[in-house]
Amino acid sequence: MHEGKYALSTGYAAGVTPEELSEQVRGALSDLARSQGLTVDIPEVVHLERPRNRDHGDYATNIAMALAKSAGLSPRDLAEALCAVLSQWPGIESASVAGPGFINIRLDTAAQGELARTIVSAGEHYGHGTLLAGQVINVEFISANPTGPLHLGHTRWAAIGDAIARVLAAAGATVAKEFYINDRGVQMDRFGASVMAVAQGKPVPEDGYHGGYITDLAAAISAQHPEFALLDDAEQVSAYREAAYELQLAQQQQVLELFRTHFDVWYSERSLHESGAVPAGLQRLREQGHVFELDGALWLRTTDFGDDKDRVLIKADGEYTYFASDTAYYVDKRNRGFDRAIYLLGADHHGYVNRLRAVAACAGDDMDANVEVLIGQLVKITRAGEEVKLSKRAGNIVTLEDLVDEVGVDAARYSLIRYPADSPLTLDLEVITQHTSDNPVFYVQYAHARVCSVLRNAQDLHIDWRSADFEPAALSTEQESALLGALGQFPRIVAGAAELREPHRIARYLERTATAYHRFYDNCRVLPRGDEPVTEEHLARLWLCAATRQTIANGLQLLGVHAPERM
RNA sequence: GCGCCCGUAGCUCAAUGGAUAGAGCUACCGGUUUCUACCCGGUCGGUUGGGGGUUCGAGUCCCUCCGGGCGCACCA
Repeated sequence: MHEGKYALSTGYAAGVTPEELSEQVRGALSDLARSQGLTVDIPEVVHLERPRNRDHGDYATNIAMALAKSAGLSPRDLAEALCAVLSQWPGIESASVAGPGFINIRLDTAAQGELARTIVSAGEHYGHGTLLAGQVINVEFISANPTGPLHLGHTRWAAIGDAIARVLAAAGATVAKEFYINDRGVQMDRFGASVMAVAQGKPVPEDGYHGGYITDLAAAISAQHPEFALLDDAEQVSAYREAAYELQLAQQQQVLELFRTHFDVWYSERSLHESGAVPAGLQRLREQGHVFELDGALWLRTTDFGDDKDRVLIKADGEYTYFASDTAYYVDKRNRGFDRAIYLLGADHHGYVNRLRAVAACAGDDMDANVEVLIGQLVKITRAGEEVKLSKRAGNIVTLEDLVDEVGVDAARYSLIRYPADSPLTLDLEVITQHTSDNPVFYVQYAHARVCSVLRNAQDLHIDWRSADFEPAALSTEQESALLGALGQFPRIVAGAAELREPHRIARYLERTATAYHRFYDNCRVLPRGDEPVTEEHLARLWLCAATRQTIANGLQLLGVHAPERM
């Protein structure tokens, strides 16, 4: 770890990050086990938390209660023994037992302050880790039909999916973001027929697409391809369908880039069939022995692995089902080298979870390790309490573009990421366009801009804090300690968000950190006033500001939200 | 009928089995001759839908009931 290196090679005060502290508790446990002959299962990571009540110290752990039974000691006795060892460590001011066996740890000021230097030198890598190192993960999301604009549900996944991918990468995984283009089947034909009908001045078929964007597509295609009108009807449907497909897909791609959600792979369902991946996938399933024939159709026995019913791969009429594409697509992802395929689906597709897991198992994989399905609940938009349902472009849905037009990319992304995906969400447009503290995205961005302003002013005063001495013990106030504590949590938060696939934890963390900074700012003067000399306290606070700026910037980066230097 | 998700303050929502369940908004009270007041402090607000259980400890895990959303194709 960086801090350790500093402590040894430069003679700076030993720094204590939560990760180091966790290691120290582990070390104390094995010391105890050895010296007292205890048989305890020492966990790989000792859970440390920041107590809500600061009277309980800087950090607390419940490890003694968790291990007491296996150690054959009472929780308090085990805790006492651990505290005796921990109190000897450099950087720890005190360790004490509380309540049923909590261990409360207080760091000494200098050890805590070292963190500012650690963060500044880690720079944009601060918070990144190796929890998922070596894993190759495919994250598939949105995967809409190219038959219209992306709607609100897609938009939620665009924001969350992208953030999940960024967070997984920060935790050390190799990640590809993938969009599966549903460009095959009757929806495409209905789409083509709808555009053609409008181009010909006829009414859109009952089962067709009715949004205003169909009119725009028809007009664009008619202008570009006047020769389509000369084709016979069957050829014309196909010509309109293909031209509209191309335009609509391009529109989705452009809007997503604008939304800062970049896909590494756009995978066409058609290409799956054209490449022979479907029969290849089928072959794989046959080899595993879960394919059977019944009533003239070919089935996959997904009920072997927890699905409600078996699924048809090839219909009695000889056509592949959509499900056949799904299975082939899964096999193809694995063949492309992904250890894990993560699917992000809307709540209306939760019935697919068991099916997809069963597909993995039928292909001979581990359905717990190789496939993962996350379900996102629906989003509702209100304006002053009234639900908004109408889109400017698409009729009775709200599109990604509509939302971005209303609130901007930063507020849209942040507001969608801020809540866990599995809870239904209602966003009020009036709230997320306000530039006040009831709108957390601006609250966090403002904290960043505020830090930047202080650092700019320091530069104007020719205070070169970077090359001056840094005295970590000068960060001694309650607010400085609280801010350092918050900054130290960041790597943990990133790792947890990655492990749980919950980027909202990053957003919530940033809000807490912003609050800690604002409190610090209100109580601790950073820069010298007037003719005051520059003290080590000023310099230390500048280091703390720089560390705060870096942490907030790194966090916002994981959410795909800008960190403005001025507001 | 079967299955999945949800139910936490008036509203929108947090809380990885831990200590007194937290934020923001709303209402009210206060703070800046000083680095960005888009900020900070305070007051009011709860039987975590109900009832059982598991254990040192449950908003969190299990069972059950109530309420809401969604899904149960040889459609895509």
